[in-house]
Amino acid sequence: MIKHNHTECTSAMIPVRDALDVISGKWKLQIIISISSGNKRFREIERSIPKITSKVLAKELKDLEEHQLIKRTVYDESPVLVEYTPTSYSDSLQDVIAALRKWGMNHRKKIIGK
Amino acid sequence: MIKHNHTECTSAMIPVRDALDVISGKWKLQIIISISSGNKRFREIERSIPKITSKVLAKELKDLEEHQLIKRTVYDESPVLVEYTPTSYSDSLQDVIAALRKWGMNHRKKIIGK
DNA sequence: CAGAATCCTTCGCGATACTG
DNA sequence: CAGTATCGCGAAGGATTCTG
Repeated sequence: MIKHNHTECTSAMIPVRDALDVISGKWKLQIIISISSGNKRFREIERSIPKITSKVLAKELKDLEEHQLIKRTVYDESPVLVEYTPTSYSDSLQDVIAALRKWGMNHRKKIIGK
Repeated sequence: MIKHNHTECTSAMIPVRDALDVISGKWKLQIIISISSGNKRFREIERSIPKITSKVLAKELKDLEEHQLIKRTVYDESPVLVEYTPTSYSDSLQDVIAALRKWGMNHRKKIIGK
């Protein structure tokens, strides 16, 4: 049985779409990288990501928590203390991040190199 | 010398940002996948990607060509024939695509599985 | 400190129709 | 076939201020 390419490639696209639906956008991966490298507090994360605003960060953190890509813990002290930590699920993104990083470094070299 | 995490992780973020600047968005990777799996003609690519419109496809193809991620060739026949083909540079994205695909498949399993 | 509230601008993207 | 033209919405994102 013969398969047509434009049918066949759909099955390759769907999981990529699924992944992009969750992690695409300007900030999500950067936030995961920041938290994965040890930043826990809201302002700490905010300062670690150039140009992000508190509004956007708050919204993205909410999204990521819903997708179980980070964990939010409130310590009921005064003043209130909130910590964001990675989850095992966000660890599973390391391959994606590594691939993007590698490609990005190469891309930068290509752009600058000419 | 001691390094702070929120300083250190910046260097990890920049290449990821670079990569996302080029390939993020709803359609770019899907288009590359389509062309990489053999679709060459405008309408062929359009049909292979559910829900994309000709306007958006035209714009994205232009972007991708500027970044040398695809090649546009015009055969001067009548009616005019245009072909889009992958470049060696777009081939370098296969690792990224593979990582995203793998993660997306796993994510779908996780979502459906509960 | 950890956000929420408000206002505003830009942009991605869709729908529809049209051209050489 | 390979696009372009026009219109427009809704969401993303920015700037600033405010609160417990």
